[in-house]
Amino acid sequence: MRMSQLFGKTLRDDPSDADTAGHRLLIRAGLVSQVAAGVYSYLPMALRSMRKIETVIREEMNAAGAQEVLMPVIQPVELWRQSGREEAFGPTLFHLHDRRDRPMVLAPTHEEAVTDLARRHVHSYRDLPVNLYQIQTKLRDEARPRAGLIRVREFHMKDAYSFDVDQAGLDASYEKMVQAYWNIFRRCGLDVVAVEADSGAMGGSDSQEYMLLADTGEDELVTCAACGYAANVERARSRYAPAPDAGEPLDIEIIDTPDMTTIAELAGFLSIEESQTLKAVFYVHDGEFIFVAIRGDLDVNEVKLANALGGGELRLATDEEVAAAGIVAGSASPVGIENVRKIGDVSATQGANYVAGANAPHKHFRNVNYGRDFDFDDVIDIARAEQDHGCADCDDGALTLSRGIEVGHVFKLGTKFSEAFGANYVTQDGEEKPMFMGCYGIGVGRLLGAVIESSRDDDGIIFPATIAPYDVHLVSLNPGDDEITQAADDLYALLTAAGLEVLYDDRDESAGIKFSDADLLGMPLRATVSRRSMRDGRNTELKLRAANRDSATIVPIENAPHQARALLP
RNA sequence: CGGGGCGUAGCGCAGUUUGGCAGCGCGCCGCGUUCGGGACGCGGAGGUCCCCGGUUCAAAUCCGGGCGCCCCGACCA
Repeated sequence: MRMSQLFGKTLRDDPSDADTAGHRLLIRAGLVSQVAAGVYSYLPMALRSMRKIETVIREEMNAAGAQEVLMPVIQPVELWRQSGREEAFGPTLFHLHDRRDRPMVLAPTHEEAVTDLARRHVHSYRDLPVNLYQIQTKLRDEARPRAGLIRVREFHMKDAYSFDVDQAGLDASYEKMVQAYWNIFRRCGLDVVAVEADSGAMGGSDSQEYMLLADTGEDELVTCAACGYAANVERARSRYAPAPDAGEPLDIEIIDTPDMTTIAELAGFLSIEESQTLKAVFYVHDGEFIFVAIRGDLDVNEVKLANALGGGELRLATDEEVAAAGIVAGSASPVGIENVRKIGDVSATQGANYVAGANAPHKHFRNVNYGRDFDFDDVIDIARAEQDHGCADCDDGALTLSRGIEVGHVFKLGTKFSEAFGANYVTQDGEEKPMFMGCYGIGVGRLLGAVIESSRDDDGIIFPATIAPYDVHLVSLNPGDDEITQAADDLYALLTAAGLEVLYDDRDESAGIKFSDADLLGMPLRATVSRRSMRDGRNTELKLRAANRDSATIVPIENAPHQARALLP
């Protein structure tokens, strides 16, 4: 491709409404163009990269035995009522009416459609297992699109769905997809971390997410270098240091704590560790007020809490609701609280002689002990894992907390959808049973966005070779010199003939602009033809994008295709 | 949905406080000089000042209403 013909210009200034580095690069490099919040047009360079990602995905899906289909974006709302997810998705689901006023939705994902498809076409155990996938547009009216391609309202996603006769079959299908996912990310040149994940609104049992580490990522995850344990913070388990040994339970006493309403203030005032205090947090779950107690140095993991409560709506209680429940915010404790559901984190049941609120303004108790002074309706693990907490899976590992972008997610759905849709098959014994399902997603556009967010330097994008729009960025300098231009044209033809994809900067621009654009666009290999490279013969300079500026190697133009292949990963 | 910010040429912005010719830089077009890290000279084109309404002799600027975009939070497959 001659750059003089390429649609899409690079920008010199950062766009004003892009905040993350990756988003700025997407716009400045002319990869995408925004149409509305979370809605983008993809320009030729971005599309080439996405097509390469899709090719890798197709090859791995096909190799794993999955078959490609295409299901509709526009669907009758009845499908979503049947699964109960019209409600679950709420305002995220795009609704519309057709000309006969029938309610339709724009599909945010395709479990409903694929389960409907399976129930129509799969009738016997002989038809199973089967795995169907597609690469299709998804629409989700996200409350807040953000960070360029990371969270958008219209996006391309590969989604695969496996159907099996039983749990063991599902386990095997899931394993195949996990292996395919590793292959996909490895081939795309991405260093992803697989983490245990919460399955959220999808339901089901096992679930894991594939994270690309990036400081601007939306998700937090913990990893253990010692044993390899990795989990989304939403469901991570951890060990934390026990509270300092307080010895045998002492007599409870009440103390004045003027204006001490936070744990930090309280611990500072009393010159004790935060882990020697108990903290109270208040939630409303499906309309019910809930009192939660946890050790003072720990925080409540709301996802864990919500799961322990069996789903439903969970939110922090308002000040009014706290007051209405007769609780003194800032001095609350489980001691003496009645008529409210009390949930305790495991931490609050260990240790002794805690400082806790006295349920009276400016007063706290000393020497509060679980079992003697207070009790809980439920004791569960709802502590948030933190940096430097101990690994729950091994004895000597410490957890590292990082941020990541979720580029893939796999779930074992079980029979949730097949039962809702009557997607049954007949066993060898003539018995009718629901199919066991799994679903497996990769966001194609998000993956591109995540790559650019995580693989870059101050000058621009550094594309992994396998998903770069082009292999080689050929830069021709000295446009007034016919000999140079001829040599660059020849090199362009040679590289192309050798099967390499070449972006040829044939524009009448200065060297500075051309090199800057080459760095900005981030093709893996740059070939320069100029008076300097031609000083001792018809040579070109090859330089990897990831290498520093002065590390070029000079090779004869005739050898360039061979050398380029050797240099490219 | 709560909080904050913004909307003026393709992009980045000034001008709005105190109403009075719509500006600057980059980019774009033409000519010339330059040519290895975002060159220079000369000439030029380009505007629904987000939209609607109001006040005024006069509105980018003041008032009312609306829309859009970004960030933080909530939410999130």
